[in-house]
Amino acid sequence: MLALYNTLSNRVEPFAPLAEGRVRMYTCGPTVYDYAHIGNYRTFVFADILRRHLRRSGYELRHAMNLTDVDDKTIRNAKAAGMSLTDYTDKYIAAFWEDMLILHMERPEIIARATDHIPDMVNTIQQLEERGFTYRREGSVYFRIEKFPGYGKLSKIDLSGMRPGARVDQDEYEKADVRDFVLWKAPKPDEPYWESELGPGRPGWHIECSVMATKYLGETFDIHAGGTDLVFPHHENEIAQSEALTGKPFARYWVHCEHLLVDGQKMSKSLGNYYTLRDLLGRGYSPAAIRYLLASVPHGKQLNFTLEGLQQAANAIERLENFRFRLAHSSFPEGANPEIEAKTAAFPEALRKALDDDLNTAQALGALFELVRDANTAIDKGQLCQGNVEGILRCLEDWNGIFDVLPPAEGISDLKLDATFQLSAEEIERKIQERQDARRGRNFALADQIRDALVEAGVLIEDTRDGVRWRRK
RNA sequence: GGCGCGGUACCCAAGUGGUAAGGGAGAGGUCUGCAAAACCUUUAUGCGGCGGUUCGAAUCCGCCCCGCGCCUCCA
Repeated sequence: MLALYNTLSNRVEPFAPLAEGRVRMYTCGPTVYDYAHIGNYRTFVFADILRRHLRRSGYELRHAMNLTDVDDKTIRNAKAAGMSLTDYTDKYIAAFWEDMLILHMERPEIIARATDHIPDMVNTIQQLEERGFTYRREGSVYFRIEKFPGYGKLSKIDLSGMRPGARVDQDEYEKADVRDFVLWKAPKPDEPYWESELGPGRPGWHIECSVMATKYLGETFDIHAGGTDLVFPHHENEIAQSEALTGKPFARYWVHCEHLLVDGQKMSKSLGNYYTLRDLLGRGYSPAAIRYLLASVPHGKQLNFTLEGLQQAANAIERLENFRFRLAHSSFPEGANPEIEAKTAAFPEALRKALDDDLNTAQALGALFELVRDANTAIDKGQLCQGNVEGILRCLEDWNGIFDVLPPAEGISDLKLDATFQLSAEEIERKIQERQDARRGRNFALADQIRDALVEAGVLIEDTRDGVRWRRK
């Protein structure tokens, strides 16, 4: 049974959805003011693995994710770029989905764009007003924290020391109490705004998640996920708004992903340790290696991102690819090795157990590599049989259904190549045959020359006991 | 200061009372005309430090040291 660390209780709890067999999950998506960075993608990979594991466990999943396309930064950057807010955010939404595709992220069932839900938000704010949870100042509407007794239950933060009236945010200095937060922001000159029953303005950040989560998932839903920095104030405020209105628990399990650090420090542009996905691809690292590294450290622990770690991830994937290649392209004796059969049969359970334990991806990796080593050892001893191959391949696919870092089993190598340099499989086979003839004639100079030429063309030659095999690098 | 995460080999990392998974790197080996690749083996009497509990502790308790995050821009 799945167990998740719940920020509400600060404990690992057994997970059971509200409705049997169905999970409703909300994750905080990006604010589309720029390209997302790899820290963002760590959190999204975590959510992706969670959703895959839920589905693999047999749950029917309804997963909603928001796109924040109106806030101070999107407005500021759009203005600086001389674009309309919509054109500007469209651009970064498109970039976001490109990145998500590159990183093999599954698309949530529901994508909710904030600016498509303005009337819903206005409506919710009006209801909060009617029930006395808000007040107005200078055209803005604020949520009054002291009206919600449960405030702080998620972050366990004690705000009693904060003084009412302190100036905190230039935009919000009219608040009655610094702990209050804005629901509806009055427009400043040159800012986009919406006409509404609340007057002209735009929504605050927190209200969008409350409104869209409730709209698509119900007043109470199962899982709310996001980065650890959102615990306070974002998620705390979501709870306040939502539960003030409904009187019911908002999300039942709050799961948060710890931050990614770069070289032991928080990423920042001024430190020069700030990476987008594009930066890393530009340096020649593969999307699979990036996804593997982001997935390999369990989400409860900070991940120290280094380029060395990325290289280690790439090497680990290569080991798996080699293993699969070896299975697919060697010949084995008939029959089946019962020991390997037993290990193969036990694997899905080992994988499930690791992931059930608060998504322990490191353990899931360990389980796979143990199987790989056992199988390789059996192959070396000539003890792995044809009857074992399919089962092992199925384990790899099973594992890859979560991690998704291995290319499709066949025909992939053709995809990762520059068409201009690409030799066809037939040409390669012919060259290899020429080299084999040369070797048989002990003309090693010619054989090596052919081999070097192939390497130059990105084709790797391996002389094995079972003959020559090749693959593209 | 409050809340939270963590300190396990050269690097990453699992392990919540029974004698240290796994990956990367290094070293040795198998194979080979030579390479390369691949594969195998190997690498922590030790788990930040000091005490304590226990037959037994990386795991439990106490004290201490160190790193990081959040505390109203933040994944």
